[in-house]
Amino acid sequence: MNTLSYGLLALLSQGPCTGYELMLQIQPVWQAKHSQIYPLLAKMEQNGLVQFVAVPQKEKPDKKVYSITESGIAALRQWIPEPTSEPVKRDELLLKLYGVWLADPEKAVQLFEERLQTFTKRSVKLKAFLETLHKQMEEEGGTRSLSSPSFGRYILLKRALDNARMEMEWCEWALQLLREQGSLDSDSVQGNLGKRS
Amino acid sequence: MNTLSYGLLALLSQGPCTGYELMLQIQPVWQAKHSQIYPLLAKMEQNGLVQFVAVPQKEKPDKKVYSITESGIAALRQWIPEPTSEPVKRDELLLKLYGVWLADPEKAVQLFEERLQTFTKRSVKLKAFLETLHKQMEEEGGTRSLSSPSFGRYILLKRALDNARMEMEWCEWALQLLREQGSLDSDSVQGNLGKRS
DNA sequence: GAACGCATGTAAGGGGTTACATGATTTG
DNA sequence: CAAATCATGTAACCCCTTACATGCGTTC
Repeated sequence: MNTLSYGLLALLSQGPCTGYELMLQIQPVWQAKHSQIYPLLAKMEQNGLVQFVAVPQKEKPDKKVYSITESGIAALRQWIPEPTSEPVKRDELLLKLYGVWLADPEKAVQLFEERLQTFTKRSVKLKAFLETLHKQMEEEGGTRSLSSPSFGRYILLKRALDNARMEMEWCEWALQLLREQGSLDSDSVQGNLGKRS
Repeated sequence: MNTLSYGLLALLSQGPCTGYELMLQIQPVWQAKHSQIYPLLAKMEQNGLVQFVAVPQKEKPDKKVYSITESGIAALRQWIPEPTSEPVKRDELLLKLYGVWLADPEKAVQLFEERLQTFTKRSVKLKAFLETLHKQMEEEGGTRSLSSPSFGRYILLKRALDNARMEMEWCEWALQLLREQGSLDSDSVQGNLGKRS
């Protein structure tokens, strides 16, 4: 039982899911491919943490709808208060920034613009999701309550949006810095190319 | 040559470093242990991308001070404009939030308070670092310029601080939500424990 | 008609963590 | 006096990515 397994249990605690759906839902928090999830689910099923019902589909392979078992819930409850490891982040763009000073300045601009675009798109999607969830929760009666399975989804979505906004602002800030430079010494560019101390 | 190797090259483009120093410096952007970095540096040395000078130390094993070679710089320049893969994030806390609704509500509070503390500490350190860098750059003459090796460090630090602040605000927001709940229905707690639909 | 989404699985290989090994100096 | 920091390295193992494999329906 590794972290990802517990994460799958946590998602399943909110309701039955197929492996494919789990793979999609876990992406924002923990990147994992289907090739990692399917074998894990099979193992967890053998250990009695989850169970599945095969749902036949017309002209397609069976869909396996997984749900958490009582012993799965027990395992999940025991995991939550255990010491939580710190988040892991690996960002190629940030690595490139250490070396960008000896590259073409317009390459630096491109780097930031690309990232700005990805996160602009992401924030649009997230906003839409958040609104949908809001309406859902209002229909479900009460306000955002801890005891509701939607609670986790809600604060996670909010966080994702906050993060996307931060990312965008940071890109815009950096681009402004770069453009100031570019206009100030437009021909010192050649001077820095190909030289190193 | 994988991403981490290029990252090490990027760091070395800013000046000579020991493997140990590289390991420390790369942490905020790309978590890697010394056991991964030392063998990589050895390979890169064999491929002529970096070179090292052994500096003897009293009563300690030799310190290897690495520096980037001309062919290392060429490789670095070629890497920067290549397509950049999206950041990877794995956060155990966020996984736990999906399952927290069936656990003790005070466990949820603990989860957020722990994270808030870690990022409060981190932000204090980052602020100090940023001020040091600011002074350094003022002494070095010009304003924050792209052509300075410090440029990458500067925008990276700024970003790390932004991120820490966002993380803190999010924790405080979530804690407020949780405390509202706790005071509103202090005995619905038992009602939700041990039950599932 | 090529590409994407749904839907499941396996295999190989590279990337990353944990543990083993050593040893002096400094800090709490 | 124990723990952390500096400093390097190896080995085993697990985690994760990439690629292979299949097949239908829908969208551009």
